[in-house]
Amino acid sequence: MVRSTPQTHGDILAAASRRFAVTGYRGTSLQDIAGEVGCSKAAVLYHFANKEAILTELMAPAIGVLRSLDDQIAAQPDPASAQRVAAEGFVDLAVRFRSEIALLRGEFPELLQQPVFAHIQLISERLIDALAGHPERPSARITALVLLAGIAETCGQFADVPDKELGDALLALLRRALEPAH
Amino acid sequence: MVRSTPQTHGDILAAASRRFAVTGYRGTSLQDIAGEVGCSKAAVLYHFANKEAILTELMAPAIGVLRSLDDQIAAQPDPASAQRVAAEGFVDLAVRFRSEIALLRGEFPELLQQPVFAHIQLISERLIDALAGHPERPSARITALVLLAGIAETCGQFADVPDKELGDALLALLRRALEPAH
DNA sequence: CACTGATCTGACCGATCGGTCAGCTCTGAC
DNA sequence: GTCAGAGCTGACCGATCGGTCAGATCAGTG
Repeated sequence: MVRSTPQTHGDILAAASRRFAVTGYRGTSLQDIAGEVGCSKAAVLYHFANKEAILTELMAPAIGVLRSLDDQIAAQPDPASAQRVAAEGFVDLAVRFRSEIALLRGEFPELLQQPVFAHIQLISERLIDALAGHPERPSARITALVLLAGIAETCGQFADVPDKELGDALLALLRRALEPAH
Repeated sequence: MVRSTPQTHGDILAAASRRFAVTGYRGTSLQDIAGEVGCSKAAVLYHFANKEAILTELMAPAIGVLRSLDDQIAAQPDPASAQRVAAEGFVDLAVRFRSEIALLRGEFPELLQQPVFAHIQLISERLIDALAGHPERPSARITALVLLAGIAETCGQFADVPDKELGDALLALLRRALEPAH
């Protein structure tokens, strides 16, 4: 997949990341990216098969960590520890990859339907169940979904807040807001 | 502004509302709307000056209520009552207009830059301050922003939950999660 | 009847999109 | 010196977008 042209390839990724963060994925054209890199649009498509491939490569690390968090949650023996692992793992994910998450800038619904994010919907449903603690209780599911969406939607805006401070604030919020599982 | 052609005018609004809810504002073309109404694209543009005018008319009631909530918050004598009014008012707004809010489907960032929503950014900043209780405390602002964005982003997904049940769940969440102002 | 104005249509416009393609340039191996 | 291939370009493609426009239709009015 990844061609070995380190310089330009990386430049394109960096430029795309910057542009996506400002104007979103759909709002950024290949011409925009090419302009920021200082090459032609055709050069961008020489290094990447298509526009989606750029997004795929940018999001790959975050998706990998999300997958392993999903496995980790599934391995927990009881709902209470699953809830704790889900909360801590999700906050850690959101803080570490907040710039990558910010790229999606409110385009989750459409982007989730793209092949790259095929399994993400299932994973996030399991994540909500784990966070809710009582998946059968509507208010618990509402709480979990609001917190999950809220963190995903906003974490990218706290680029200037140190990792630890942001993580502590989010974890404290989850501990206060979630209904404890038993 | 509003031409007096009740039938088609209303049909277009209803069709646009349905399509926006499924494919978002940017993801819905004038041709899509015309197709759903059963008229030509030119007919749509006969009843509305442009695409944005359709969105404007759909969102007008919700924006009006948001404006009056802003005034109401500003009139409170102390931070504690401002926080209470903000929480109750915002939950009420989100529940009542959840289908309208759902139309924006994660397009807040782009749409907020359109003239229709010119003042919304200022209003939402004041709303966050009021909800935070301690606007100078970073963790309080993070909490308020996560909750505000989370509710706005998700309330449209609870179309099948009764108003009262959804409102109670959201208000209980806010009471648990927000740091009390003094 | 003639005329008017509201309603609506099909054809069209310029702009922009993601993507393709033939061919240019340069470097390194033989 | 020559050849191959990586890297890149400009021109181009078909599709789609929001929006315009001249004109057809038709109901109401005098």
